[in-house]
Amino acid sequence: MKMNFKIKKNYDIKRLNDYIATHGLKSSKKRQFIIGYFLKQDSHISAEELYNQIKNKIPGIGYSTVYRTLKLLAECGLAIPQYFEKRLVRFEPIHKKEHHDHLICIECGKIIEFTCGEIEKMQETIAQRYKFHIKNHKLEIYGLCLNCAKRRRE
Amino acid sequence: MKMNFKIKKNYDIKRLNDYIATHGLKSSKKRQFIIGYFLKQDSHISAEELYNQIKNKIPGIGYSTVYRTLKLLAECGLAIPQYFEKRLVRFEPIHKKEHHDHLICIECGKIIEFTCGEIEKMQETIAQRYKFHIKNHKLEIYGLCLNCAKRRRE
DNA sequence: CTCATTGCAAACGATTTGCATACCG
DNA sequence: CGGTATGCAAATCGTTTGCAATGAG
Repeated sequence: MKMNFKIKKNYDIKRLNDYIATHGLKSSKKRQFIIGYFLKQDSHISAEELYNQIKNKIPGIGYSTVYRTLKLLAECGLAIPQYFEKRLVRFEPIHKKEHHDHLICIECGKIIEFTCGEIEKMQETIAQRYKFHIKNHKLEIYGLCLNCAKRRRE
Repeated sequence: MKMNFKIKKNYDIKRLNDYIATHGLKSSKKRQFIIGYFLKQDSHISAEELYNQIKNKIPGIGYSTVYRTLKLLAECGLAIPQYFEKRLVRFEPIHKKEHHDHLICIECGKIIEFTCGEIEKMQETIAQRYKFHIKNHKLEIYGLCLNCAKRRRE
């Protein structure tokens, strides 16, 4: 098993080690590899996808280890579980620099990414009103893109 | 079985009947009762909650009927399935006048509804920038509610 | 040596589905 | 009647868990 990866963010590794230390856990090569792989990810990933992507890199790895590792990451705050779809949990690494949202065309499926500082600010305002501590958000705008709107008018 | 309910919204009943007519379906008292009960609801409800609330009102009703009815409502657009929690689907009746978004606690699962005209306006601005025609949107803010944030600090 | 981690198979639990029966038009 | 709706039990399927074996400190 190759171990030539590295967890780049000191923040990440510190947080993980703190958690391991304060909870009487031990470290393991398999787990470290999974975590390193997961944190390199720049989008949501499901346990199954993660498992499939690493199973040939870690001989004999089992599903349960992947699940348990993701659970650990969620507990120490390095991954955020997202419930987009029915019965499937996706995990998002929290270290991503820039958040973006989506315009989704209900006709052709095209997805346009955008960012909007104003909206993020408004969200903070709302969160304060409810004494809510934001970790993450998801804004999806559904509708028709230019082409599809045009096509419908014809 | 008492049948003293009434589906209040013409819109709702028309939409449902249209769907039934155009899909070669039939009507049934049990289904109508469930739908009437569901549409009176003013918040998300899960299949299990719905089942528990009506099982003593409709003798011998089964889970599958509740599930199938909710599926039907989702198909004809009278209910929107929401995936807030792990592995549990909640259905929201769409007849509510005002659109609202959600603050969702990732610790205890509490859901706070809010509305924000500012954000809706900003969305329009963004849509215009991309020549996008909005039909609908979903904004979910994930994080910690007051209690859970407090508990974590302890 | 002691306890945490892991792989496997079995268990879970919300949802779906196959099938025989009840119901609607 | 012909076909849909229903209840029940069994099947699904992502996820969790019990247990014996392995690994870390």
